Amino acid sequence: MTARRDPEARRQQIITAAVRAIAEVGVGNVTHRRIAALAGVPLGSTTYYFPTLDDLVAAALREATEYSRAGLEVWAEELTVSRDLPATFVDLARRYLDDREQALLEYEVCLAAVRAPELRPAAQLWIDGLRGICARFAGPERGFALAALLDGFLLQALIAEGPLDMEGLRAGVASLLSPRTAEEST
Amino acid sequence: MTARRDPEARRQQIITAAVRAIAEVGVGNVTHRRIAALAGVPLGSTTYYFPTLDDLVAAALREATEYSRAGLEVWAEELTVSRDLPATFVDLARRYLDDREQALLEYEVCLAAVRAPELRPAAQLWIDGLRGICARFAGPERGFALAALLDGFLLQALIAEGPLDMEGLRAGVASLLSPRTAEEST
Amino acid sequence: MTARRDPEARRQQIITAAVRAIAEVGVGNVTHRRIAALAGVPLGSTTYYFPTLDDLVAAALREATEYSRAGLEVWAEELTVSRDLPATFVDLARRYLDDREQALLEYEVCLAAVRAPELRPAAQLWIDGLRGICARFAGPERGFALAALLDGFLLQALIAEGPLDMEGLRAGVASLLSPRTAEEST
Amino acid sequence: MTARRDPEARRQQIITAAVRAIAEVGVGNVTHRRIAALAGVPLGSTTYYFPTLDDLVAAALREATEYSRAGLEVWAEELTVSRDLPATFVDLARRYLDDREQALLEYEVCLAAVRAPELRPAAQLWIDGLRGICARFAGPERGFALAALLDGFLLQALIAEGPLDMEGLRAGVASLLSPRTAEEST
DNA sequence: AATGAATGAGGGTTCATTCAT
DNA sequence: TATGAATGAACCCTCATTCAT
Repeated sequence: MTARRDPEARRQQIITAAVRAIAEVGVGNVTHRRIAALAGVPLGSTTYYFPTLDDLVAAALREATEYSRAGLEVWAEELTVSRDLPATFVDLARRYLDDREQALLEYEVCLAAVRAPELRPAAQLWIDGLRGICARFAGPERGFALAALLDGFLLQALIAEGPLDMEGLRAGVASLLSPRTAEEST
Repeated sequence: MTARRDPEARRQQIITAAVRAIAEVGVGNVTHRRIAALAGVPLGSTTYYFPTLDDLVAAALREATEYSRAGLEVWAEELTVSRDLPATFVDLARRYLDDREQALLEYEVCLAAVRAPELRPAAQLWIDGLRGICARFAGPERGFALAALLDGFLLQALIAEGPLDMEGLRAGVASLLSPRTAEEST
Repeated sequence: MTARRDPEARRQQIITAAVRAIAEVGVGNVTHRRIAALAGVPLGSTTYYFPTLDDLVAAALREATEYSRAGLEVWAEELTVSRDLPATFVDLARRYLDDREQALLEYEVCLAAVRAPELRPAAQLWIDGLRGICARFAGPERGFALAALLDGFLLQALIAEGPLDMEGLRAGVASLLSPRTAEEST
Repeated sequence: MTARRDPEARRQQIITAAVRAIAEVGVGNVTHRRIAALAGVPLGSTTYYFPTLDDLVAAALREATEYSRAGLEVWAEELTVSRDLPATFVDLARRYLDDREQALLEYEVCLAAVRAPELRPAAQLWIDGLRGICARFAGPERGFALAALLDGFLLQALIAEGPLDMEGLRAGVASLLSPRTAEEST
């Protein structure tokens, strides 16, 4: 049948399915079969385009992370025109969590990166992007902490059962955005 | 051979091995066989004491998380007598990372909890403990953010390749510990 | 704890549980654990009283078959006072099927006996009993066939989905009970 | 090694082996390994072609039953040209028992069908076929009983140790084939 | 170039049986 | 005597991967 006459498209199709599969069941539970079924391609395709399942997973994680990073451009835009930075940060975080699947993937990447060094650049992509933006609005020194604060909040939010403490987040962000007081520089 | 006749000890032995196994290869890659080998017990033991691998993993994660939480008591003590809170926080974080295996486990728990609701209480244990301590030193409002900041930092540290920006962390912590400025309350 | 001080009773208790277990899941699916649980005795008891699972199963099947055979005494009584033998046979068959579990066991025994010669005497118990009764009412020559007819009917009834052809059964029984016609002896 | 490239043949090969395996050790004792070994195919093949062992067993039982049913066509032919129906019936029964393995399978199917409703149609195939033939020669009313008689005889013959009472069978068959007497219709 | 049949290693789990207690 | 802890063989099944087609 040799379905599509477009190798690149099929390759992408498989990656996309892999991303969804990972989001659904986690890195440790994806299989060739699941991905192939999700993508609607023959089983053989998956190994034809990717030598190894690990390779395919890695490609998927890179894809996911790139998508996340791309989302940061919206953050940059909105923050640039914002007149209430803390509120905007909080709002962006909230909306980020709306796509739970995507947010989850971000942490899958991080965890996978711990044991798979070749994934570290991908994992770093999001963090670096976030830091870059934070640094732009909180200054080079505070940017690092602001990024960590947001990252920690997002992770905690993913496993939290009840409502989130958005006010606590806002307060923290505000604090890191405000001009430093005398003591701190000591 | 029917070895040792001490069920409770053997149970604990298996859990301990499971914790180590998870730290080594991750939640998604532990197997009965690996755990049994690590514990030095026959394969059958693992299923004799735990109906299911999932049960065993859950027990192990709970164990790991409890251990982490217990470690927070040291934090409380040191912070109580500290004369430079930010520096002490930074120092505690650094030492926390020294036991990379343990730190890693903490995030395994979090990620696993996302898909396994029965693990959420365990995952929450660490976060709640950390928040409690932070609240004690940063006040109820800032405590939430301080905990998120630390958590985010630790996660990022785990996958970072180069040296850590301890100064950035210190600055952030200091900022959240310092009395708030006028603007922030807006 | 050494529960009962009555080994014989406990032995019987286990056999009874085994009979029920076999009726529930079939000879091929009984386990020590299931029987022990059903009997409410410790796992060890089952192997303490019976060297082997096969031995226990055999004992249970013998028990079941003995029970069936005992039931035939009722047949004898009712048939003796019956004024409509075919109708009584049909009625007895119908009532026999009421205890589906027991009827099923009878065929478990037969099938098991095919491969386990030591069970043949047990399996034969029912058939011989049935034949004896049939011979009493249909004569020595026709008794054999009457027993086969009833046995075949009961087996078919066990797996039939819809209503049973009781009238067909009655006609057959009547035919075998009636004095033979001239032709038949040819 | 990836042997033969003929899926349909291999599928059939596995079913055939399963039939033999069941005949040898019974439904409750067949395993993937045994079937694979008997078929001379790798273990993985069995699960590749049949999602579940139960599925494979069901397929095998259907096959066996279909084979039995096909054998009934010989019965029909021989009976049609017979000048001594009872003797022919007896002869057919005797020859049926010659293939003990096949006869046994028939009862395996019946017993399995009791607990596995999806097997009932298969089990019914043989019974319905037998009834159809019997009805053709004994009339619609007596056919049911004749089929039951034969079925019961065959089952009893399978577990009988000594010689079979062929004369008893003949007498019974003859009786059911003969025109009914006055009494019977009462 | 593309596919699905084929394979075997390995995983989770069950369980008869043994045996220290 | 009686028990439940302990064991390891064997089970069913999944799957990455290979490869004939």
